[in-house]
Amino acid sequence: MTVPANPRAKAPRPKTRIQREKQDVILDAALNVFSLHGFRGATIDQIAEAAGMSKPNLLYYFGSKGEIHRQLLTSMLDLWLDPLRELDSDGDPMPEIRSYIRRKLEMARDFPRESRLFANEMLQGAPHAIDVLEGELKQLVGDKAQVLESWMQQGKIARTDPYHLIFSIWATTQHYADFDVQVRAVLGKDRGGEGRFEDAARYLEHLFMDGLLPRG
Amino acid sequence: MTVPANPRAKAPRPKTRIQREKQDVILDAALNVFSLHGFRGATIDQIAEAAGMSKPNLLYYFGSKGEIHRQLLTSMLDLWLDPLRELDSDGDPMPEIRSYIRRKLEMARDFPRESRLFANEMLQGAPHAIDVLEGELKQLVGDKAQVLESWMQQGKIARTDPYHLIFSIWATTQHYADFDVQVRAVLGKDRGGEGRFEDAARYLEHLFMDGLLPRG
DNA sequence: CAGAAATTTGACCAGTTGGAAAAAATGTTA
DNA sequence: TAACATTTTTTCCAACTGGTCAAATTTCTG
Repeated sequence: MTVPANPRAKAPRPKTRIQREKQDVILDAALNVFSLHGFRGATIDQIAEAAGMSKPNLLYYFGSKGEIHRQLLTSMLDLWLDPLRELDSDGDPMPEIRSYIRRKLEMARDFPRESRLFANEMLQGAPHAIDVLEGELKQLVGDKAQVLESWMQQGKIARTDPYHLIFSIWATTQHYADFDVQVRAVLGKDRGGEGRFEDAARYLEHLFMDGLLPRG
Repeated sequence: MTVPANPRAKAPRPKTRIQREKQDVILDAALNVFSLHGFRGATIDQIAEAAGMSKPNLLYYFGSKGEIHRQLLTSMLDLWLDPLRELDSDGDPMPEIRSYIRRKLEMARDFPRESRLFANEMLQGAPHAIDVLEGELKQLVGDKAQVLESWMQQGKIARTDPYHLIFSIWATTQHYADFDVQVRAVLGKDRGGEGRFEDAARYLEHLFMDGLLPRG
């Protein structure tokens, strides 16, 4: 019984150059399609065409549509949580929060497709990511909420709900990726250009910082 | 040549009782399915089953899948803009903004499916709603942004970017509908119950009001 | 370069999809 | 209740879907 040619078979034969290259191309193409149409709305043919190859050829590298989606989703979830992980309990509270917001907004600017992939998954009830949400994510947010709370107790930031604070940072920053069409349409030609992210950064800093300055 | 039975045919024969009832049932079922799977991900069979009828029977009331979606989207867009329309330039600035936020949050709570339908449309680049975005919506937001700006000039609210202020209200409130799974997962059993909307209301009021109090 | 391994292609398949057509059943009204 | 209009069901179809398979081609390695 010879080892099957399919690179995803058991015996983990080292990947060839072509395998690495093509898999990257496929994942990139799939990210385009999935982020735009969601899992069910995306077709293998679409992804294959975007990747510049035939459908059977694509399926030579990834055994199924679900497999591509899974890989995309897990690597994205990891990337997505990085900014929050970096929130440092030993740092200065206000600058820490400020740069968390900045990092999240940069993610929305630099990885809009990943943001939309995530949003699609959420809209569908997170069928593939619910375990991560209830496990890793819940844990991480719980930890950081405690950090925020300790800052509040020390009077370093205003007293507020740490969970909803995190939600509102997520919501406001990801909005610029997920609802990009709307943002552009409303701002129009004049203000909808690349400068919109800097405007958003300025605005959000103002919004959160003034709301969080310790009072009294 | 007799008038065709199909209720969508030209000669606008008055709708029967059954037509009104069934169309409502279909639209409700379609809202469930479209909001969960997006346009491409939804199937007529799914909608028909959710509506408790056969596919050809459903197609007797709506000529095509796209027709249902169009109708759903237009009536939703109208509902969706209502709260902003009500923002009254003659009212007291702070209470006006406060109740705008409250109304938007109530919409997220009471019409989560509509919110998700809208979000799906945005994620896909608004293929069916782009005209509304660039027309009615842009106009409306432009008007209200001017109202906000006049309030700023009168020193009634803090100086900030009125467009991004509106965006951030949209983002934070709709988040509780669109990312509901995530919100629940993170808050857990104890805090993820029905009370989460009141918590959110309190938090958002705090966030925006303190950020908007006139300084000086 | 020869042979082996890896890659690509074309033909194919069974299940699903949106939708059409006509017959059958049901409802409405004179 | 008979005639008519409306509604529902049954049957069907062509296009599309995710995926398989063997053959042909290309790339790698000794």
